[in-house]
Amino acid sequence: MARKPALDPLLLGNQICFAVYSTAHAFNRVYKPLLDKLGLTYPQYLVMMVLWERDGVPVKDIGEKLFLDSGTLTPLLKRMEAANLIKRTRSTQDERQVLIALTPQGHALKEKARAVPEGILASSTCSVGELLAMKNELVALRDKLNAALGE
Amino acid sequence: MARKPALDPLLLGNQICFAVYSTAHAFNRVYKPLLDKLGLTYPQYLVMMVLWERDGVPVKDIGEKLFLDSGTLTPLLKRMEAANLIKRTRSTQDERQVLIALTPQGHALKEKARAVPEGILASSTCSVGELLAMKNELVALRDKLNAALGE
DNA sequence: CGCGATTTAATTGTATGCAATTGATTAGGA
DNA sequence: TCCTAATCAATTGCATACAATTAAATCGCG
Repeated sequence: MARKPALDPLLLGNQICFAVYSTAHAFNRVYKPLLDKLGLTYPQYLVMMVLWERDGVPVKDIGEKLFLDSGTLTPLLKRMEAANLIKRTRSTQDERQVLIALTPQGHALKEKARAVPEGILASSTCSVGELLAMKNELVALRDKLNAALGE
Repeated sequence: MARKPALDPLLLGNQICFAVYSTAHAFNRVYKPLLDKLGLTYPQYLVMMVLWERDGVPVKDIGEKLFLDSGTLTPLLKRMEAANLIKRTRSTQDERQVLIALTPQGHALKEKARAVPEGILASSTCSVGELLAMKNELVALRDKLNAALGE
């Protein structure tokens, strides 16, 4: 007897990974008009959040927080430098490192960015509590997946 | 008095979108070694799942199921055709459409792919029930986000 | 029937992402 | 100290993604 179709693990609709993948894209589309007003892409917005929290950090630290490597970050940061949002300076303590610091414009952008999370919350039609619960579940799953990679 | 830091909506760790984004990347890394054995990338694997479920569909249908447009799909499908997994044929009924059909190799790949979901499940260290619950929550969120875009 | 609006893929340009390699710098052990 | 290993950013090559435009085909209204 055949497996129940609803449980077929090769059906698109049954895969959590596709649910995550397609939700990420949906978020991207919702963020787009909000971030366009700030002149940022979503990954650039992530970098700005790291820097608003702690300024003057090496590329590696940003990469660890965002799970991105230098192959992605180097060109992205160069574009942000060209947009006058950040400044890239090779560290004098350790010349292997490049430190990323906000410009005054980059720092000032935080005020305009405060409207972004509100817009996202409104589009989600969810309560803060629901979103927080899902966020915690996702982070737990992500950490388990990343742990499985290190074995 | 300042807002409690733990509730600051501009902190990376408080954002569900970053949780989704970073979980999607974690999934990608876990899928990579499994899909390498099949000679597929993750988006190509998604296309194969659509075709294993229903063969001979136009590009537009694939795009609607995967939330991808022709700008992404056209070159991706050309690479899959070059790899002898699919065949692209302009429809005789409606010459605007290009129909995507599996080759025998593409059809046969489904058997090798059955091992993939098991590997993912193992890496997640979660029960099927937990994953199913999260999947349903994510799909509901995704659909709400997409609905908000159409307004 | 005729013709403008719509639909469908393809194309162009920009921005991620990641694997693999490179080059410069620093760390650490014999 | 010297020399090898490790670290860090940059680079190269390939594969998504998406906005905007284009071109061909079809639809649908008058």
